[in-house]
Amino acid sequence: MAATEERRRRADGERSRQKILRAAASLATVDGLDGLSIGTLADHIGMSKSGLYAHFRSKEQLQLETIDTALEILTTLVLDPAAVAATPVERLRTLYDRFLDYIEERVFPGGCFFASAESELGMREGRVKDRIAGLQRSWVARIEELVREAQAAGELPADEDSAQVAFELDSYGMMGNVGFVLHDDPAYLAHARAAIHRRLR
Amino acid sequence: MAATEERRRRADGERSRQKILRAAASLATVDGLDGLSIGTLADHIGMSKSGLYAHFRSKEQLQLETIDTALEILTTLVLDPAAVAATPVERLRTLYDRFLDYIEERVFPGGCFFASAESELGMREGRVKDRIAGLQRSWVARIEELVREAQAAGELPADEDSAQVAFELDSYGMMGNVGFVLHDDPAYLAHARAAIHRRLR
DNA sequence: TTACTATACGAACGGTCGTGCTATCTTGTC
DNA sequence: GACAAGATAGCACGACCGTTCGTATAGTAA
Repeated sequence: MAATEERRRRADGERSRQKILRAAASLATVDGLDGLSIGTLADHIGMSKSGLYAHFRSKEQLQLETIDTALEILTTLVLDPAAVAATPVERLRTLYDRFLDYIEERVFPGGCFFASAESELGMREGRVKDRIAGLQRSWVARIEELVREAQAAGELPADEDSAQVAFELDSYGMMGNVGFVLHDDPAYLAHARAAIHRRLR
Repeated sequence: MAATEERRRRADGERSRQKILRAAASLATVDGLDGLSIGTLADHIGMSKSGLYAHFRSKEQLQLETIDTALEILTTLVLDPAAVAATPVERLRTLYDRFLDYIEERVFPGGCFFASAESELGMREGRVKDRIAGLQRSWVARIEELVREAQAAGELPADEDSAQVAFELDSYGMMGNVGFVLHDDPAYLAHARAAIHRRLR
């Protein structure tokens, strides 16, 4: 659909846009995607509320683009590095190693952006929730796919349900994230690493 | 400290109080403990904003008492039934079985009250966050204790780190909850049940 | 029944929310 | 260097936020 014309953008505008969306992704992991206010966000990056708002048609649009930005960050730091590993099970190991690193390095102050969003938006309705739910689905689908590849390659036992294995791996990541953020205690990430590596042995 | 006098309460006031706190606990699993507004809460139970507010000295106080109410519910539905099981490992099994039931039965519309609160308050500060973090700690401590008891009774392998086992059990519960709420799909709870029962075999 | 007070209400406070409109800069193109 | 368009700021709006106040009502103890 080329119905709505793309309007051209200036370089300084694009820079501001990126600054806004990076800050929004960070603040959303602390105050929530909904709890984050445009005024707070504007103050945080030294812009006026209206100047910031002009980049988006609505708060919902800002939220959707914030999700896209967070996904780009996750892709660069976690998904891409995992994709180049040699074997399926090594891709899985690298994926979760990078994932836990990205949490521990406080790429987002409140831990994994998507873990936060999933918990916050669980019972909401609308495009923002649908987008988060969709991304979670495709994350799980990707894990399951890697598990099946590892089984086909003989790296993991073939008699296990790939969906079950994916669920358990994801559980460790989720709990590691929540515990680490809540208690500021890396022990939770260590537990997660141990559980994941044992499951992929 | 008996400095502040307990003021006496009327029966109808206590009834309202309970109604308010039950509704608050439910709504908090949808909108968050912070996102929940007093006006919305008042509308929801057919009270005036000021009439409701008079029961508490501040929103923070309302939040703290809401947490206590949610804990009572969790205790009745999950902790108490587990306490009467015969052996340590049966207490663990019952604990998580009841926990997953309490999620599936939508006791709170947004899943486990405490899972929601932990995710929401991870990076906040103040008494509300401290209370949630403390309760999470004592939950984990209780699980670890049961694991050690089960090990001492020979029901679980004695060479495993009890903290690690507790982490993994809790991971399944947490992920089961988030997935079930986000996708309205009981398959996540089934995965959690399977993982927990296998871990406790 | 009377006296006391917990309970509940409506109205209003200052503040912040998301969202528009308008004017003034700033940038890129010819 | 002129000009169109994008970027940003200022201002204002209606709605809602947590909170306070004064007041009317209703449960309870004497």
